[in-house]
Amino acid sequence: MRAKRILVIEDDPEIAQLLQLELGEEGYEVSWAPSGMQGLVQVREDQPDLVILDLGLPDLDGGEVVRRVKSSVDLPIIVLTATDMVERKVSLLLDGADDYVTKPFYPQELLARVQVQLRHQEGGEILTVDELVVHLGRREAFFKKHVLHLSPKEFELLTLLAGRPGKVFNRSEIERRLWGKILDSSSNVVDVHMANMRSKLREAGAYGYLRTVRGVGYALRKHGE
Amino acid sequence: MRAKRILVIEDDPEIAQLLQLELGEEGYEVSWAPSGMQGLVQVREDQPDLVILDLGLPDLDGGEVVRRVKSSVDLPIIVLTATDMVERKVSLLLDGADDYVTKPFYPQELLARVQVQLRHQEGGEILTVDELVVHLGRREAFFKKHVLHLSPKEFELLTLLAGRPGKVFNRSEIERRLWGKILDSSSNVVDVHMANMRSKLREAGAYGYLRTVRGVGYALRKHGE
DNA sequence: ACGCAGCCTAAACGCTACCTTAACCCCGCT
DNA sequence: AGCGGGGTTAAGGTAGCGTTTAGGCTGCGT
Repeated sequence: MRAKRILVIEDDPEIAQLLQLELGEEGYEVSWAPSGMQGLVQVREDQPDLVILDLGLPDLDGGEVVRRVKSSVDLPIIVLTATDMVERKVSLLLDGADDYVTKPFYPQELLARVQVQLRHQEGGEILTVDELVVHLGRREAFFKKHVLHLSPKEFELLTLLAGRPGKVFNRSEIERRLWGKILDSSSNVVDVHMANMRSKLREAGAYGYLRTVRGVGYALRKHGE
Repeated sequence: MRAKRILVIEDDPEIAQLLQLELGEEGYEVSWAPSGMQGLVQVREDQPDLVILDLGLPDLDGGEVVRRVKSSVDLPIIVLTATDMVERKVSLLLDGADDYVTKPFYPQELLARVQVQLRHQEGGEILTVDELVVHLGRREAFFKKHVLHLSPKEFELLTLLAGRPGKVFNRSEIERRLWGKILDSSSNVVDVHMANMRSKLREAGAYGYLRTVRGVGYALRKHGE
């Protein structure tokens, strides 16, 4: 999955840098705007997935920023506030902010809140192996924008393998996960589904993903390995 | 629109009553469960739109409740907590809680947070998927200026699917949302309503919107995907 | 109170996509 | 060459879904 982008609107460079570090370590792409006006511009340009907004900006009122962002794009906004005044918080939430954190805050807590907000808009887990994308919520798999029309069993199989790319699953493991029991050893169902899936991947232009490990089982190979 | 239902899981009758009053005045239907176990039962029975959960229940751990609710239904949960310990908060958010409020709290603040959470799942009065428009307020659906004369069940079905375009809903999920319980597995009501809705969509010229996923359920497909 | 219309549901039937089996092939190893 | 393990393919059976019909319920108007 693409890294989530976060825009930090914050006039204090020190806090901005702290956030950039903390969020960066969690794998987010962080951009920074030092003023409200600049923030509004970058909301359009950076196309972030979430905005962290500090109150007490020199140029614009916080509520103003929240309203103007929300009216143009539907983005989660987390507000950082020094004040502990309840009315302020309430009016911000009503303006459209999705959450707030009072300074001083523990980076841990902010991170958790960021995750909650992002979870909201995802609506389902996505597994990615190079150009191969498995969208669990939609029950659809893609290779470079091509939809793979997988059967249920094929989809489950791919989901299993894509959950741990590179790992070799032996037959028993696969059978337990897909059939809930270990099948008769004379059965070659797994092989057949593999073969069918391979041909569908081939049609979409995806080669060499399904690796067979002789005498053991199968794995999903990341390319370039 | 139907009044939103809120389930309060809280062992202190005084606080429960306070919440019932405050929330009731804002037009919410409030139900109350005095223990964790009771709460889990009522989540199924009352079909609330949101849960307010107090920590420190006599029977179950808060995180336990959060996890068990979230694993069965996708509901916003706001946690009331007396502790000010950060780790506790963080772990709750990770368990799946959507927000928390520390006691003592201002009813005003809680109300604002309730509204924020409910706003999330409503997504507005109008749902749109390509040329398909679902007008919740009017209880009418349109396709390119054609009115679709949907029956109540059909309308609810479409509303459910259109709320999360692309997501595949399994039968249990659909049945819980539309009938409040999981129907006998021999029943094919869902299928029938789907079929009827399909033919109405067809009459209006809308093809290929209702995707059926074998062995799983149904989804509303965005065109061009 | 009666009849009507719209809706929900159960049941029956048909159909298709999917799963599985089984036969045959290929390849590498001993 | 023989063998074991996997690949591929085609054919049959079947679970799961689509569709239709009919019966019963509810709410409405007369």
